[in-house]
Parts: sequence; structure tokens; C-alpha cells
Amino acid sequence: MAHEHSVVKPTEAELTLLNVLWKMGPATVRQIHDVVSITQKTGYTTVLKILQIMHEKSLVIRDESNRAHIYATANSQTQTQSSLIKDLITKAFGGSTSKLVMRAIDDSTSDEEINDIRQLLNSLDNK
Amino acid sequence: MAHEHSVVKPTEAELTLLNVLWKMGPATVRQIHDVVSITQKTGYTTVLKILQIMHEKSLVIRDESNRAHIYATANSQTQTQSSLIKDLITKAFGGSTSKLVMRAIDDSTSDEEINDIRQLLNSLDNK
DNA sequence: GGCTAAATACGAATACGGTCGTATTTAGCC
DNA sequence: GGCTAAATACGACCGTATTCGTATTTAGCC
Repeated sequence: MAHEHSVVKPTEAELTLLNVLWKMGPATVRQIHDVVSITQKTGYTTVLKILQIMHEKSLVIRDESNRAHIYATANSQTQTQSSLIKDLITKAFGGSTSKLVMRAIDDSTSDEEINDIRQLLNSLDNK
Repeated sequence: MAHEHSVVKPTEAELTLLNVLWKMGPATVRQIHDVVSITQKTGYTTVLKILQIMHEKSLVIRDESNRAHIYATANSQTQTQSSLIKDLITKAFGGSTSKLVMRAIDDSTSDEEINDIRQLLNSLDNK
């Protein structure tokens, strides 16, 4: 059930829009742009264009039944995150997950985060 | 001692060469290319060019005292890995290290890797 | 039916990454 | 000193990412 085959790796701008869609759920270009433009000064047509490209790449699906198309993510956030991290593990950590985790945790990591990770590790026992 | 100022994020081709340099130590273009061309069909001048660009970006330093320049990494593998992972945590995991670790570990992660991670977590107690 | 507001579609400009061909420089050797 | 092999330097080309201006389409409203 895990891999339906190569989840396309989104670019940085694309990932920004995906993050919005995962948070908001399906939305129009207008709605997405409204959210994005809070933190960035990206033009409306830029967001539209990127969404169109993402549609070509099948990173998003869209409902064209209304005048304003409604966009939604094609892949889950989990799938995409897994894909991105796998990629990084391969290219920068020689394929070693533990080395990655080692680097991920540093002084700035809060005790709370560390605890969450501990619990995660513990939950692996029951397998 | 941690951050001497924003370590520049290497591109994919650059990371490939950095990986070689971290493994081999300082080397000439010829030596680097010899290693790279085992797994890839990259031309000599391509490797040279990328190294030159990396030099401009200060990703590598070079000793020009001999005819064949000797290249070496400017930043440690650890620094670079940290930089890359921080970037990914910010852009794809909403800043949450534990969420990243959660995604990093999956069915394909070996028991050995998991053990290494456990030990890492344990070693954090003594701090 | 035609006007208007708001949407999509299209295409050009810019920037960067990656590739490599060709020109130039360098240093040893006879 | 000049030839040659091997190095560096330069610059062009192609593909992709990002941006946005402008054209076109759409649908409601009077």
C-alpha cells in the first residue's frame, strides 16, 4: 500500500502551495493566493501558473465544474514528506536513516520534541 | 562554535562532488572525475566547471600552487548535513523535528538502524 | 444581447543548474 | 626554445523554475 510509484518531487514554490492546500483543504486560486500573500508578495497569476504546472505534473487535481477551478493535493502530506526525506537520506546521508536522525537532533531541539521522538521509538516495540 | 554564518545550500550536482571530497579528502579534478565517472557519465569539463562554481560560492577551497589545482571542502559534512536537514524541516515539516523523524522511519528501516537511533536517544540523557 | 468583473490561458522574460565544446595556459621534455 | 600532453578558463546551449503582463474566456446582470 505504501508506494503507488514515484511520487513526483515538488519544487520549492510548489511545496509552498502544497502546504497551504494540506492545511486548508481544496481551494480556489483566489483562496490560495490570499493565504500565500500574507507571508509572500507573490502575484495572483504566479500562483495560478504554478498550480497549472502542478496540475500537468499531477501534483494536484482540480475540479473544473465551476468557473473558479478548485484545486486539491493529489498526494497526501505523508507520502510527500516520505518522498522528500527518502531523497535526502539517499543523497546526503549515504542511505543511513540513523545518521539523518543524528543530525536532525541538536541543541535547539526542545525537550518536548525529544520526548515525542522517544514515544515514537517506544511504539515501535509493539510490532 | 556551531554556525559561522549561513552555510550555502549545495545543489544536487554539487552535493555529489562534496560527497566524493568528504570521502577522498582533497583531490584534483582528475581524481574527482575518475570517481564520479564510475557511477555517472559526467564529462571532465563538467566536473571542472561545477568545482569552479563551487569555489565562487565558497563551497570548496582550492590550492592553486600546482598546475592541477587541489580542491577541498570548505564546510564539514556535519555542517552541511545539518544545514540541509534544517532546511527540509522548515519547508516540509512545519519546523517539527519529531515529525521528520516520524517520517524518516518506516517499514524499510532495519532493526539495526532503529537500534542506533535508540542509543542516540539514550545518550542524550547524560546532558 | 451586451457589459463588466473575475476567472483562466498563454507566452515572454529572467534566473539558475547542468552540460560540454573549444580556446587558452601551463609545465615538462628533447 | 619549441612541442606536446594535460590542465584551466570561457562561453554557449538547453532545460527547468519562477515571475508576471496581457489576452481570452466565462457567467451573471440589466
